[in-house]
Amino acid sequence: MQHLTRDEIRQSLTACGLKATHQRIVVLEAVAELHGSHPTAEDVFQRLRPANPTISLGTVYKTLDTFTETGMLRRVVSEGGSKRYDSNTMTHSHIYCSKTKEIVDFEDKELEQLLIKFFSERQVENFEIKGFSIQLTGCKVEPDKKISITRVSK
Amino acid sequence: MQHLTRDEIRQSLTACGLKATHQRIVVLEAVAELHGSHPTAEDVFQRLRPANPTISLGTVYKTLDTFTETGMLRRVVSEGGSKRYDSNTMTHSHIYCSKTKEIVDFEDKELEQLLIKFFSERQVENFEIKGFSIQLTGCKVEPDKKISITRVSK
DNA sequence: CAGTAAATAAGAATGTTTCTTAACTAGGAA
DNA sequence: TTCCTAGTTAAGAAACATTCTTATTTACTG
Repeated sequence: MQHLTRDEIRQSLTACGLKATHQRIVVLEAVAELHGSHPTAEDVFQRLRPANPTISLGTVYKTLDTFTETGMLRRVVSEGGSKRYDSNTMTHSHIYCSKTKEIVDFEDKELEQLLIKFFSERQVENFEIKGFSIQLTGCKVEPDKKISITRVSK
Repeated sequence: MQHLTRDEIRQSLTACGLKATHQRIVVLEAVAELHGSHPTAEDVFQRLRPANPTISLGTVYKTLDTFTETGMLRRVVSEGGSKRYDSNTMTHSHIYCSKTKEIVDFEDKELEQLLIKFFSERQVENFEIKGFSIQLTGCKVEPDKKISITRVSK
């Protein structure tokens, strides 16, 4: 999630066996800059277009796909509409607002531990678990304010 | 999830303030018959077309939307592609196979309790929680066999 | 720096969903 | 029952989202 220089991006592309093209670099930069907003291909395209007026939308689609395959990005599940991407590939969960269509990240080590323990006591047959996440669905109360999660003192 | 007669469907439609039209009845029947497969609008359309050759795909889309709004159905989140629906509106979780694109239901009271307890100790500010679910992502091992979840004896 | 395999731009094609409008129908009132 | 009306539907156009095709360009190899 930290800022990467272009050379660092170049290196991680090569490490994944991908050619370090200008297009791939700027797509990855744009997704990183938009992190937290779970952008669509169109969002990413709009973001990098001013500085890269010749890039094509098809390339953005293809590049995001490629990055998802190599694990450099994740696809975020959503209730439909368009595909959305996340530069945070660590285990984390999402809060979905059905009113504003926002998807808010939320990370909780305690919850993660709880689930790891739970699934260690279960066996999913004929399935290789790659990851898990929780999704909370509901509605924002004040559409203009932020959503945040805090611990309640017992 | 149990079988409903047409009169029972008619009643639940009326209870939701909807006119009990033939189209709504057969759409609801079709989704119920396809339960477990998380059908798309197109799937539902194909299912009920033979017996209802004059129904239009647009009506199926609109009807599924209407049912989702009233809470008679749920929309299942997925990694993109088309919108998928679920006739099971109880709290339950999903296993996603990235290979076959299958979505398998899985229900676990113990997990549900665990999460209820967890969230009772957290406060999500500016957000009204309507529900939660877990998603397991990964890959089927044998594409032709079923996925099942069992408890491991400690 | 030349050769080659891979990647890109552009736009066509495909797939998915919503919108528009005129015709139809369920359910309430007479 | 029959009529009335608001809500619903069929059909297809339109909008939106994604993938595919092909000629051209580019990154990497030696």
